[in-house]
Parts: sequence; structure tokens; C-alpha cells
Amino acid sequence: MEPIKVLVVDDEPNIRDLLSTSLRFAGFSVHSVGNGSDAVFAAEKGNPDIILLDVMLPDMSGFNVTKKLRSMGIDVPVLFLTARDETEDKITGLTVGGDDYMTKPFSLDEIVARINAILRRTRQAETEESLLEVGEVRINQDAHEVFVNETEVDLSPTEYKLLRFLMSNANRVLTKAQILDHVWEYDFNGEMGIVESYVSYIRKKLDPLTTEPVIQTKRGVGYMFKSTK
Amino acid sequence: MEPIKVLVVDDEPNIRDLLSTSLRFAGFSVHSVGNGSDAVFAAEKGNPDIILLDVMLPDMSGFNVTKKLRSMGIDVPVLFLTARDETEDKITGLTVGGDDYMTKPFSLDEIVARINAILRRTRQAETEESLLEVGEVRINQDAHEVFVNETEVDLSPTEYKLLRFLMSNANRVLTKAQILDHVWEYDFNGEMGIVESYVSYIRKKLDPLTTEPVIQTKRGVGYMFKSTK
DNA sequence: ACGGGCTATCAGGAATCTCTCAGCAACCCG
DNA sequence: CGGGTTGCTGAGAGATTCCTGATAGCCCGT
Repeated sequence: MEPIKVLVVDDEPNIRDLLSTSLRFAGFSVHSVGNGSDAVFAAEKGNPDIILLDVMLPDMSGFNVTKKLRSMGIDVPVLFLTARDETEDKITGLTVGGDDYMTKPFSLDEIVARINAILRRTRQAETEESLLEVGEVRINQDAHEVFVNETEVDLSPTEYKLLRFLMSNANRVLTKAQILDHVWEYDFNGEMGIVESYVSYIRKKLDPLTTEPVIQTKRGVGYMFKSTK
Repeated sequence: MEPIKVLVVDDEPNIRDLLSTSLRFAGFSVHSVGNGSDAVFAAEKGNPDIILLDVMLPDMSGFNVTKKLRSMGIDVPVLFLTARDETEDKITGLTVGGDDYMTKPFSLDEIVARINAILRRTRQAETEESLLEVGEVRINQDAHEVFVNETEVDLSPTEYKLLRFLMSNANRVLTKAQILDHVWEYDFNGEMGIVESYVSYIRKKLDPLTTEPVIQTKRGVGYMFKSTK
């Protein structure tokens, strides 16, 4: 199975590098460009499976890039990146077809999750599963629902993202820095103690329902979601 | 089961692309042209199951396109697209047979619903079901009627479209942007708060009749119609 | 013209979430 | 065993998100 090809389009080199590095690490094949016309060219030649497209580009808007692509018969799904304070009417009309959008600053784990969600929807026959199950805990990513042995657990958005990151890296120790970098928005500049807080929140909600604690503390290193196999 | 073939005829490329993308994503096989004579040619060669036909075309009117097709023995059903301020006598007389019409701007969900309705009528033995039932709620799409446990509920047009969209994506979280893009007309440029309002309207009408709330709020994400399985 | 239903906006308040902090517990080392 | 370090968790301020009643404009049929 050849890797999934992602085209990243953003004029800020920092964002490009951030996305390229982490998406490549997540197993995608990444190509990145910095403006709209390069994007159209690269989309035509490179035949990507999905495009990450900033809506504010120096030469042309991301909206026009997709219009151009659609008129050329290229209907690759697009995940738009937009500044949070962008007026909302610029966003409406973007999520046609399998498209979606994210506001900057985003979190890297969320980007990967959205990409997989879009690919799941557009090529539905594929294997990719919306269910993430480790031990007694099960996540339905379509419904954003979390179950422990058939009982549903209610999590806040950040709790949900943290648990998903821990579970998709089950049986692997993650440092607080790694967790912070993947689960929190990339411009977060608070303390790492917040990871401890949210691990505590999750434990308080999950552990009463499991036979043994789900998140192990590796003192001096980080945390690990353990699958009782 | 091979996909249903739709021929889109409109001289505005924006509309063509919008329709092509979203209909393709909805599972149809789409071919699109920009004028009347191309439409006749494509209808003859492509053998579509339905035609989406703008009544105002540069070379010939949509009315003449259908006349030409009928005289050639091609009686494929047609869904006319017309501007809102078009005089109505131009519209009447068009919708003979299984035909129908929609005024621009339309909503994407409504287009798909109309196409399915027409196909249901013309090839009635087909599989597509006019009834949409999730949990305690049942929609009869032919009659535009909504029932909760055998009691009919009266909904406004927008409430009905929103409920239908939520129900046809039951057990999947939909963001407010997605809802806005599918349920509201494509040129709507208001705020997303209107989705909250209409969810509130629907809840006020449905929840008194159900054993548990039908629409769940996924805070920070969107809304989901939940089927109590 | 009038009334009624519908759409869309807005604002106040309710509910929930995020993040920090501080005190305490647990652990590790000598 | 004692001191230093690291992790845990309750409390709470501030921010965000959501809900809903009030309201104005619009269109439609009477």
C-alpha cells in the first residue's frame, strides 16, 4: 500500500515546515508549496489524495484555487486552513463535498484526525476505521463518542483529543512535551502542568469504569496508555 | 449497482462546479455542459438518468432544449433551475411529466432531495425509500410530513430541511459550517448562530414527544442526531 | 391594509471549558 | 530517614460556547 499523498499550501514557511514534518512523521507523503498558482500546478501534476489549503495566499485566495481545480475536473478533497478571526462568511460555502476547514492555530493531532476523517468519507470502501479501540476503551470518531465497556463517557473537547492521542499511541510512552506539541494548539505557551491536569480529569472519568487504570505514569518520562491484552 | 448519471446544464461555471462537486460527493456520476446545444448532444450520447437544466441559457432556452429532446424521443426527467424573479408563466407548463423546478439560489441538500424524489416517481419500483426513519422520528419525504411516534409534527420549511439533513447523517457529528453549507441557500452569508436557533426550534417541537432528546450538542464540534438503537 | 407565519439577528444569561495555582502525596536518592 | 523532586488534584477566575426569548422585516393570502 503506497503512502497517501498530501499537498500543503501555505505562504508562511513556519507553518509549511510544521505541517510537512509532522504529517511526514504520521506516515503521509508530503509536498508543499507557497502560493496559489504553484498549488494548481502541483495538484495537477502530483495527483494528491488531499490538499491542505490556506485561504489567504499572496497571489490568489484558496477559494479561487479550488474553483480553478474544480473547473479542471480535479475534485480532490480540500482541508482549508483559516485564521480564527477571519469573518465567518468567508468560511461558509467552503465545506462542499468532502471538504472541511480548520482554524489557525490548530493542533497537529487534530490535523491528522481531520485528514483521516475526510479520506474515510471520500473513499468509504477503504479499510480505515472510524473506531479506535484499545483494551476496554472505545472511541467512535464519527460521533465523537467514548465508551468504556458499553457505558458512554462524556469528555470535553480537550479531554477527547488527549485521550485519542494517547490511545492512538497505545503502549508507547509519550513525554509531556510531545503531548503538548500534538494535542494543544501550536501557539500554546503555557506550562506542561496542564497535561497533568487533563490526565487527571480523564482518569477521574474513566478509571471508575475500568478493571485497572488506563493511563500509566512513567515517572520522569511521561504517560502511556496501556492495553490490557 | 452502477451510479445514477446526472447531466448539469448551466452557463455559470460557479454553479456548474458547485453542483458537480456536491452531486459527485453524494454518489452521482456527473457530466456538465454550459449551453443548450451541448446539452442536447450530451443527453443523446450520455444517456443520463436526469438533467439539471438552467432555463436561461446563452443559445437557447431550457424550454427549447426539452422540446428538442422530446421530439427526439428522449424523455429523461428534467429538474429546471430558474432565477427567483423569473416570471412564473415561464415556469408553468415546463413541469410536465415527471419534471420539476427549483429557484436559484437553492440549498445543496434540497437539490439532492429533489433529484431523489424525481427518480422515485419515474422509476417507482426502485430501491430509494421515501421514508426516513431514525429512532422515534419518521419523515415522509413525498408528503413532507414528520411524525414522532404516530403524532404528526408541524415544521417550517427550514426546520424540515435541517431535520432531514441531521437525520440522513444520524450518529455522525455535523459542524455548524457543514449544516449551513448544506441546508441553507448557497449565497447565504449570515452567521452560524442561525443554526443554533433552528436547532432550538426543532427541539422545542420534538422533545416533548420523545422519550429522550433527539439532537445532541457536541460542544465545540457541532450537532448530532442520535438514534437510540 | 392587515394579520400571521417564517426567517434572521441579537443580547442576556446559563452552562461548560480552559488554564493556573497551591498544597499535598508519592517517589527517588543519598 | 529526610530532603528534593516529581506528580496529583481540588478550587477557582476568566473565557468560551451554547441556549432561548424578544424582536424586526419580509412575504403571502385574505
